[in-house]
Amino acid sequence: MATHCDHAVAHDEPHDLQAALDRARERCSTGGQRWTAPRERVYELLLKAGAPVKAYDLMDAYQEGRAAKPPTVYRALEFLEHFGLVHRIASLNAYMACGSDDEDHAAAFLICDCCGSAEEFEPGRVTSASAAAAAHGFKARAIALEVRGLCQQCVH
Amino acid sequence: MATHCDHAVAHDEPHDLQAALDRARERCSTGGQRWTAPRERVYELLLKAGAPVKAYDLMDAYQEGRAAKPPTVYRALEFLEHFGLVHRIASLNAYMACGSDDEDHAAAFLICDCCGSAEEFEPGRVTSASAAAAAHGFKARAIALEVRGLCQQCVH
DNA sequence: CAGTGCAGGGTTATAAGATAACATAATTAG
DNA sequence: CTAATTATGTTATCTTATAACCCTGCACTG
Repeated sequence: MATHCDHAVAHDEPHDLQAALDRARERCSTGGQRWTAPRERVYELLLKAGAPVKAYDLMDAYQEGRAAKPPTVYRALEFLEHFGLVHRIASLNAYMACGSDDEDHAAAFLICDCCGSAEEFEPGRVTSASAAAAAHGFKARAIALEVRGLCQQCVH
Repeated sequence: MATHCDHAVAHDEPHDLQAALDRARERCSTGGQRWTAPRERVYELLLKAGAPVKAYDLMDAYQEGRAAKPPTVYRALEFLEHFGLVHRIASLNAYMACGSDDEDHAAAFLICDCCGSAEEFEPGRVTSASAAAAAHGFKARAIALEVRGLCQQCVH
């Protein structure tokens, strides 16, 4: 995805990409699911980006020469999201690799409207929303908290 | 928008539609903006629905006979959202009239995946997210909290 | 009460995001 | 080895949203 400004964009690429992929593969096979090429490729692209990426940008980046087609990428994304490896950021129509080891956690993001970066933050804060929901007789299954604003680099 | 189940859907239509429209008009002119026909019509439709409505459903409902075209509705929605009269619910790609009198508040919703209803809940809970953001050196401008799950009617 | 400037709206076209439906290939179970 | 299952490839299409342009009518100026 194009950046929106000239500020230095924090590049959150994991220092050990391979290790992250290995963890994902293991988590997947532990869950009795197959770790296939498109799933790995999409996850790898998201890890490398270290920032929210749009589905169509994943298609372009998927393979040199020929781009992947929508269902390939969307199916992989759906799978990865199911496994908690990827979050969809609804307010951006974008997807981001998840650092957490917890398979089933709330998604909470600080999203910079200037540089396009996003930081996943401590989801514990969000559990109070769960409590609020319960108070309304509502059974929560997924919680998404998206804070839009300016990151530390971009406020200056 | 089509309902997803046979449960009784809480119909949150305000008992005094006209009063709500009057309040909106006043708020708008106080802000030095024009309260025009498409803005009123879109807001009215959302108030009547009392639930999240998709943009293209608003176009269909806009006027008998001929449907409104996308820019008409999207422009009205953008305006209304700016004034805090309407919230966009990103995870649904839908829009909902806002009850609050506070022009600039966080959006927090309990969204039922079964009947399609949504309830806006006390945004105070969300301010802790603001604090979390600040702790990261992040300047928050808008906060959206979307809890997906089952409402009281639909858990049964 | 003109004249004029500009915000708002109508219209057409198209971009961006996501899914449906069906055919084919790969994996696993029996 | 074969059948059943799961995943991928492919084409087409649907949904959601915006761009660009022109015209109208209100609202301020003098």
